[in-house]
Amino acid sequence: MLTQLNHLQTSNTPTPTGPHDAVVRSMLANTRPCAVSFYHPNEVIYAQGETGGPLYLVEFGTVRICRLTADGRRQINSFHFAGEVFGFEPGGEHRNYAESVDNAGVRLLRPNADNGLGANELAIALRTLSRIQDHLLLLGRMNASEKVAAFLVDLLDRQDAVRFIDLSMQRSDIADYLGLTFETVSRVLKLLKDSGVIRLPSVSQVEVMNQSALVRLAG
Amino acid sequence: MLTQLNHLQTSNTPTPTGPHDAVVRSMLANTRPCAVSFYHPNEVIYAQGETGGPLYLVEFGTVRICRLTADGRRQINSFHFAGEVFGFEPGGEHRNYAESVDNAGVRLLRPNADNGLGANELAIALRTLSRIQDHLLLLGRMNASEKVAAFLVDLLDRQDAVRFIDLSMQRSDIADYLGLTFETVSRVLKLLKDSGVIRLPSVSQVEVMNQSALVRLAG
DNA sequence: CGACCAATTGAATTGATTCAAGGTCCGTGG
DNA sequence: CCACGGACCTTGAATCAATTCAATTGGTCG
Repeated sequence: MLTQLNHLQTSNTPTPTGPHDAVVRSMLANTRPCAVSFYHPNEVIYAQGETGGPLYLVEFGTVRICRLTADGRRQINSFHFAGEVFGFEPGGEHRNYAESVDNAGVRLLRPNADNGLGANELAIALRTLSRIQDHLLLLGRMNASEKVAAFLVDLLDRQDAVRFIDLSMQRSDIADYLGLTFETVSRVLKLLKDSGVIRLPSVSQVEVMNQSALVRLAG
Repeated sequence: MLTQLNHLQTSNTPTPTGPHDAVVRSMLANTRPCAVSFYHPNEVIYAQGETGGPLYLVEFGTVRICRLTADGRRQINSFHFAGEVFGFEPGGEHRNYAESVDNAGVRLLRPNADNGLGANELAIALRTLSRIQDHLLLLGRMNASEKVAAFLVDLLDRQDAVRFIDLSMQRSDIADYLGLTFETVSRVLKLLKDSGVIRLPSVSQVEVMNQSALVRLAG
């Protein structure tokens, strides 16, 4: 485990354009300005068991939300990219833990004293819920090829891309997100490559050659 | 598909004792009284694609929340029993559909005009979220025996039982909830029976003979 | 009793995993 | 600049857990 060595920036200005998402923007209007924490890859943002509460906004980079079984198997519940909010935990205690995947910047969202985050919090919680319900279908009822295809399609959407996907996480992260082994993820990517659906210019970049085929595979 | 033939009861009195859960009780205080709808087994409560919005309270019986793949595979996201709230859907449209599992009574929760359901809605949404995140770990990282054991332990807790579990749903429902086939569910139950952890007095009743062993198996 | 649906059980198959061996990439230091 | 080390990724072969297909049993209701 790396030592946690975050530089705290005192700048409170939001990102130049701000998050693209209307609900997130509206939510930010109800927060007190807060500094951005910088994380190197694989640092803990909050731990399992910690008393939680606040929400976080990803400024840049990638964050993963994980849970462990007693014997150490890991399930990644979700990845979060720039402009996305994470940190929803019921009750006082974190049942998941959050880590940076790559170099990531995270802003704490402190509600205004007067009115809290209001209805926006519910809206974003429901969106998170819906996203996770999609993932139940994937984990419970899809085979390896469908899982990987669905993952790539999801990344295409969220990165506002049509052709190049940036894989900021490594194969074992993808595996733990999709309920597979990293070998299987690697094999399916090769399968997609060999069938001409994608190319792999580098280990962390996917070029989508046939988007409709990919979408079809994703179920 | 059965014809939908619900008797609408005009009684507005809450259940004799009311839900055990403090948050749910507090939420009910903010709702206008509403009738209870009765459903026979396997009736649709709301459909995929319907415009949604309201929340529902299970008065008695069991409700399942499902989602389908394009080619008809089904994933059951959750079961809901008496005293539990369901119906959380982001945006305007239901992405899941809800059905009665057995004879079930469901009360619509209409918020008061003045203040809505308030913070309770967020609290219950977060609880739903947490429950579903548990399920991600189960679907993604547990084997068949662990899944079934975890399912039984969950039912024990929720039915406030220590010994007898009532299986109101059939094997194929359990399978679609756990990401297995109904044959595998049946085989694991036999395994648990043969190893003395449970007994099966009838097809819809489980007697837990060794709770700690069951909990251990559940991971 | 007979029909029907659900559940059980068995046997064969298969998709994914496990175990093992190389290969690639990248940063560091000689 | 290139060699080395280590982390990650790929690929192959053997294994295994769960599924599929098939037959039978059990339970319920007219």
